Parts: sequence; C-alpha cells; structure tokens
Amino acid sequence: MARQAAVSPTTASRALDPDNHHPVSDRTRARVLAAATRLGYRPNPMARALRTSRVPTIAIVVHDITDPYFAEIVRGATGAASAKGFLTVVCSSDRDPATELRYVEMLCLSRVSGVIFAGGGLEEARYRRRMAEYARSIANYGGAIVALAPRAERWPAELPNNRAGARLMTEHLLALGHRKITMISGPATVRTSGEREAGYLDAMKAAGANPVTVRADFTTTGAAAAMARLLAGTPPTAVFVASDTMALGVMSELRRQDVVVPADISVAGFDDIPGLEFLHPRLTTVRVPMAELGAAGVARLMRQLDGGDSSTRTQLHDVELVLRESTGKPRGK
Amino acid sequence: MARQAAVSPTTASRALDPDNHHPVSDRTRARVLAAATRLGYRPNPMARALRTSRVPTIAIVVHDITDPYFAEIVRGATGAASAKGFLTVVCSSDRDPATELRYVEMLCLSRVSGVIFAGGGLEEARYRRRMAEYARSIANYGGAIVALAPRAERWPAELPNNRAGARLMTEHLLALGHRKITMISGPATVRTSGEREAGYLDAMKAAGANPVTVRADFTTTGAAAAMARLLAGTPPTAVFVASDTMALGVMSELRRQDVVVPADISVAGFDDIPGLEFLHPRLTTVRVPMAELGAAGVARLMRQLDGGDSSTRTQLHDVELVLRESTGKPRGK
DNA sequence: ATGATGAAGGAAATCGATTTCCTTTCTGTG
DNA sequence: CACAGAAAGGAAATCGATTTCCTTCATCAT
Repeated sequence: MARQAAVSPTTASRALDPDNHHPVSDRTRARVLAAATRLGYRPNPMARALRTSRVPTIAIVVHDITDPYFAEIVRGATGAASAKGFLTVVCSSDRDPATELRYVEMLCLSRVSGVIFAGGGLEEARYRRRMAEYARSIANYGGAIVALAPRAERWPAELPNNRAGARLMTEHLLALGHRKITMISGPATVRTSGEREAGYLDAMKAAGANPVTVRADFTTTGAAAAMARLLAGTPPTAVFVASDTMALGVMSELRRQDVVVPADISVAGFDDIPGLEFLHPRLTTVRVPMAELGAAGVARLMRQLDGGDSSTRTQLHDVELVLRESTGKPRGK
Repeated sequence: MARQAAVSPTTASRALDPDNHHPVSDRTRARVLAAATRLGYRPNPMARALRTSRVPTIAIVVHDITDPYFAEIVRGATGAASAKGFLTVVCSSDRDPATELRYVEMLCLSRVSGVIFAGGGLEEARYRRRMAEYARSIANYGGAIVALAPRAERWPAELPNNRAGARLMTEHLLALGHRKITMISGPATVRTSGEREAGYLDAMKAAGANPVTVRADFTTTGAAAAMARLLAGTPPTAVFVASDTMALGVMSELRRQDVVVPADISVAGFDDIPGLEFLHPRLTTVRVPMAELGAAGVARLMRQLDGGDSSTRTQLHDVELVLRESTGKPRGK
C-alpha cells in the first residue's frame, strides 16, 4: 500500500490517474509519485477491475489461429495491445458457431475491455440474435467492439479494401490477355468473398468479358474440389481464387493433375499470407496488411474506450497487387 | 445477487463450491442451486479473482504466433483451457528477450493462474535472473508454470521426445543407404535442436557413420544460408534439418540452385507443421503432437492448481516418423 | 464584512465474491 | 441428565483499488 509511504488513501489514486482532471496540487502529486516509484508500486489490476468493471485485456476472436491470415492479425493486435498495457486473449472458434458463442459469453462474463472479431459472422438467426445480446451486454459495461471483416452487424470496422483489390487483380489478368477468367469464390454467406467477387465483376464488366463464378467452401480442400470440377469441363485460362488459403488447394489440385502454372492456367490469390514464397510457382496475390489491421483494430478500441470515437464508421485499408510467378500470358499470346 | 433469492450470503458461496468440503445440508444446497439457475446466476470472475488472487486465465508465451508450430500448440491449449472455463492470453515475444520479460511481468501483475512457456529459454544471465524472479512471484501467489520446450529452469515440462525422433529419422536415412548425412542444427544455445542433434549422433555412431553438424540460425533464412554454404563445398547425399521451418529454407535454396530433391539430395525435417502438403516434393519429417502438447500443458497446469501434482518431472510425448517424398535412396543405389 | 465559489484532500461506501470467526442446534456418550 | 463435539449456517472482515460525498480553507465579488 503506497498510501503509508505517501500521506493519503484517496489522493494517491487521484495523483496516479494518468489523464487526471482531479484537483491535486503539484506538490502533493510529486510526493505521491516519488513514494510510488520508491516502493515500486503497481496498482492491482484485479482490484481496479472490480471497481471499474473492466479488465485491462482485449480479446480477439478468430476462426482458426493456425490460419496464417489470422495469426498475422493476432500478431499485430497483441503488439499494439501490450504497448498500451493490455493483455490479449485469443479465442479460436474453429469455425464452430457454438464455440464462438461460448467464448463470447466467457468474454462478457470476464468483462474484457474490448473484443475484436477478426473473422466474419454467420447468417444464422440464432447466432445473430445471441451475438446481438452479447454485444449489448458488452456495451453495457463499457466494453468496445471492433470488426476486421465485413459483417451484418453495424459495428465499428477496420477492413481491407476487398473490392478494389479484386478489381486490381482482375485487371492484371485481363491485361495479360486473359478473357476466360473464372473466380473461385466462397459461399454466398461469406461477405469477404462476396466483396471480392464484386470487385471481380466490376473489372470483368468494364472489360466486356464474361464473368464466371463458382462457389466453394472457404477452405483449402473446398477450393481444390472446385478446381477439380473446373478441370473436368472446359477450363478457363486463369482462375482468381478468393483467398490464398483456397489458392493453396487450387495449386495442389493443378499439380496433381499435371497442369502447369502459369503456362496452362494462371492462378491468382488474395491476402498474401506468409509462407507463400515456398510455394512453386510463387503465388501472385493481393497483399492485405494483416498485422496493420490487427493493430488498427486495437487502436480503434482504445479510442472508443477513451470515450473519443463512438462512430460505427468502416475504415478501409489499402491493399496492393503482388505480382509473382503464378500468373502469365495465356497460351499463344 | 443470488443471495436474495436463496437465503444466505455465505452459504451460497459454499453451496456453489464445486469440490465442496463445507458443511452444507443437501436441502440447502438444492435450494441455492435452484435459485442460481433460476436467476441465471454467474459468479463475477473479477470479484472472486480479487479475493483468491488469481484470475481464471492462463497465458501461453510463444516466440512467434505466426509460426505454425506455435500456432498449433496455442490451438491445443486454448481448446483445453476453455473446456475448463479458462481464457487463454497469448504473448508473442517475437524472439525478443526484453519483450518476453515485459509480457511475463504483465502476467505476474495480472495474476494469471498459469503460464505455459511454449518456446525455449535464453542462456543470458540477466534474462535467467529476472525470469527466476518472476517464476518465484508466480509461485508465491499460487500460480503454476509449465514448459513445453527444454529449458535450463527446472519447471514441470511436457516435451516431445526430440532425441528419439531424431534417432528414428537418422536411422531412416541410413536405411535408405545414405552415409554422408549432415545435420543442419540450430545455435548451441537452443536446447531443442541440441536434443535433436544428440539423437542424430546416437544413430550415426551406432551405424559407424561419420556425423557432420553445421549450425545455423533457428530460422528459415538461417537454414537457407547454411544450405548454400554446404552446396559450395562437397555436399552430402542427405541433410537432416532440425525443424520444418528451417527445412523450408533448405528446400527453397535447393530449388534455387536447381538441386533436385530427393534425387540429388534427400531432405528431412522435424515437427510436421501443417501446410507441408503444399510443398513439393512433400517433406519427410517427424511428427510432433503440437496440439496435444498444448493441451497436456494445460492439463498439467490444472493439476498443479488443484494442488495435486507438484512434481517438476518432465513428461515425454511420443513422436512419429512421417515418410513422404523428400527422402529417397542416394544416387546409384 | 459576508456570503459565494472553487480548489484540495480526507472518510467512508463500493465493487462481489471468499473466508474467518462465531453462534446455534443437534447427536451421542458417560 | 449433562456435556463434549460435530454440523449447519450467519455476521462481518477482507481483497485493493475507485468514487462519492463531505469538510476545510482561501479567494473574490458585492
């Protein structure tokens, strides 16, 4: 108890308040500060949590922590959070809505200061209803929420510019001379792939090309299966895959069937997850600033907690074309 | 306050105690339980934390969350922890000792119930001293510690059987007919690679073959550089790399120099990180049950917290050879 | 001179459980 | 029948800050 050393019980708290707007004279504050450093005093987070009804930790809920996309986001978020003295709990739902809801319930209960949803939501009624309930409860005790993927809920969001990126990539493919470009996208309920699809359509229409979209599971194996179906018919000269994780499956299937990339078919991905440099040919993709998104999410959270920013505005983050080896001119051009 | 509904202030706490050894009559307990469920009562974790001086969360400190090896461990740990009603905070030190120490200090302060060290420690005096201090402080408030990698500190540990796995892999290479097998290992201060080296030496000596070990940074690029040096001299017919992450660098360098795997050189890794199936040729490696390690770490923690297990014994986990395409007979055999 | 205003800081309530003492009521035994 | 000892449960302290009320002065305007 730093109190003994200093003089006062209450005053210590006031003097130690970082953004203080309490009447404390400079002389007193100096005395308290001196005593505090002398004693190596650190306020007990649990005690203060009980009073303020918020623990100084933020949570980040992801679909799968082993997915490099989410791992990068988590890395960015933990760094930013710890710089602010916050711990980061990660909740990996393994894509199970029930698991995710269980986590969010625990988070509410524990009164974490903020929750970052790195993955998209679900279009299921029960899920949506319970999530809304939890969100209300979090807002109630003064917690904040931020989304890093497009969602039905109107939460503050920090998103990659999916549509612009997809347009850019499609234009790249068109510029190489491709006309038959098909997009391997996710299920209609996944908004991220939906936005990327929109960008693809923008570019195809602008070029007067005929867009073809096939839907697959938003996973590696789902995309591999879709690619196999494509190969069974008359395959396009280029495929644009909605995410790198899916592109991995596509490349794998192509190799299995001895289709040469990019000579026979060009392949483009989205995200630029780490590790792509070990794939051969190296994947052309759109770089999403994942760590930056994580950090931006934390920053947004902090602004909300400080009472400043209360808008539910969506902040877009620029993405960038990364040209590597998996795309090339179509045969005979 | 479930108290109103029931009858008593104290008694509720006793009745709700899971492993109760308090004098509470069955009738009373039933009444309290009924009231609790009726009101949907959940004890406030922060209040109980203040009293018991431990929050129901565990921490896992890793070198790099984007490394699939650690990501898998985290996945295993979070699953096991949440099943016990614990949240998991992850601390990614990015291999910086100062960052790691800062995290551990925050963890002590927050009074997390347990800390799992997924990565190895450092051999630096200052680091060791401060870490010992924090460990003492954690033990002081009743927290637990578990290591998932070999460490100088004598903490309870759940480890993969690195030595046996390395012996197995080396024997596999020998059985294929290789004699010139060199091991690309980590720095001498990294105990994990040290143990794997020992297993390699065991097998080489037993076979009367001449062991050659080269040291590299315990990273992808470090291993790539080491492989480049090896190719500059008279290269071996097989290389055994201390980890899959490093093997990625080795494979990349070999491809860059147009060395064909396994025809020209066989390559073996260690860990069996996910994503290896997209490498070509697919990497032969030793499977370490990473998620299982994470879960075992949590289980060990729980046993310590329950006051049962207080041994600092090291529990070894079996590893398993995974034969794929990157190893084959040496030329001309 | 006097009341109004505001700055500085202390006393005590509060956050919501857990835990330590008790007190009361049985039960069994000499 | 009296009394020891156990069983059941309540009152109050505790954990360590934060926050709400006050009280006390000093300053200023009327």
